[in-house]
Amino acid sequence: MEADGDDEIMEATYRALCENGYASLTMQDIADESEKSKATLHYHYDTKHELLLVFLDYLLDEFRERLEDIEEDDPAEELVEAVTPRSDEVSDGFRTAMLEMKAQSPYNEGIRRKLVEYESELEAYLEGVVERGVKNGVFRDDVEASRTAEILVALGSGLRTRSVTTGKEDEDLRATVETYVETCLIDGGEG
Amino acid sequence: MEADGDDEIMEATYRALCENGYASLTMQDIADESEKSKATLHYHYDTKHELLLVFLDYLLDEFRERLEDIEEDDPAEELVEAVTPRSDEVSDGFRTAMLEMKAQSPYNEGIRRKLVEYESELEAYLEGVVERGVKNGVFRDDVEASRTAEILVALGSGLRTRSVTTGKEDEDLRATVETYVETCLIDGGEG
DNA sequence: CACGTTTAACTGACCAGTCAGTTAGTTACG
DNA sequence: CGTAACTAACTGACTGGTCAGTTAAACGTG
Repeated sequence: MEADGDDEIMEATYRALCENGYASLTMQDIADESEKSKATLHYHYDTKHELLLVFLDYLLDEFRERLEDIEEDDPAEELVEAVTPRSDEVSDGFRTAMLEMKAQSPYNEGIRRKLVEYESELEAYLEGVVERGVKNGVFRDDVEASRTAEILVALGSGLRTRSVTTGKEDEDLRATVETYVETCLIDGGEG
Repeated sequence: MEADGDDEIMEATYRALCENGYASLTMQDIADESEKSKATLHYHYDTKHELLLVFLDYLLDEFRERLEDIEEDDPAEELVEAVTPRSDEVSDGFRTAMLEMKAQSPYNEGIRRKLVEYESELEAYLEGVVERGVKNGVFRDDVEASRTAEILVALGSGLRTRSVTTGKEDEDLRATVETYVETCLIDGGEG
């Protein structure tokens, strides 16, 4: 929200979330990761809740940048890339923390709104890629873009959730998404 | 585990989870939903953690019964039924609580194991149904059962997660799963 | 049957630890 | 000086777990 001074707190929050997860995240954890004391965090942000909302905005910005950085080349690859970010970009711990926040949505309207925003942007982006793929003739022309985007978002979310409990590798997730794209979207691609 | 006396605690735990969610679930919440005191809960179960593990076993049993009760008729319907339970069977609050527990898996080995058990049973069941569908000629014969089962589990999980944050209706979830089944699995079904 | 004895189930009161948030005061600096 | 940034120390609320003690039913025995 404000200048780069606060970025230090945001980055500390990120690290603390990766290490401790959301549920057991304390203001002290964040303070320990930063150069500031717990009281100072409260000086900048009235409540823990407020700090986390600002943090989510900070994330949303990074997320948008990531989407913009995906090169528009092969629509199929583009979908896979957007749906399953590589773990060298997003750590396992952070993925878990995001899942924890999703689970907290029903109890926390502020968090819920940010996450919905995040997902609908992703869905809109995917929908655009699918439409382009259909026009290009890469995808079948009976593929419905909006429904497909919805499936992809859900599939990605489900696979990531799954990897949290099962500890599956990134590559497995990608392979599954690729299977879906190849067998269900790509024109004449099922043998 | 034991006789019906303990079932009262299990049911109270279920209700408390529905109302409070997992993260903010206290022993007092469970006690309030039951006819017993907090101390009595500790009399029966040494720790909160132990109580919850027993509770997950109790759930796993119910889950198995639900799978067994699905009638073997149309494989397509069977898949949809298994992947997206109706909300008159499983409350929204409970769905949220389950998601919270999934998110806690990395911090809680006991919970993780039970949830993995749950998902692999579902996946095995779906794989069987898909195989049957392929044999019957209802599904395309190039459909790979294991990969498809994996996609269905992830899709279902992702959609349910999504419904937690977006508050989408059950029917929407089912419709999306149906779309997937019809356009990607059913023989000659994509127009 | 009447009686002590044992035991499972249960409870109110309490404790130790944790955590968000507050306060009163210090430091840096324009 | 005055203001912004910062902090150590503290507080109040809450929570998992403990414990001494109660209740009531079952049991043995003379």
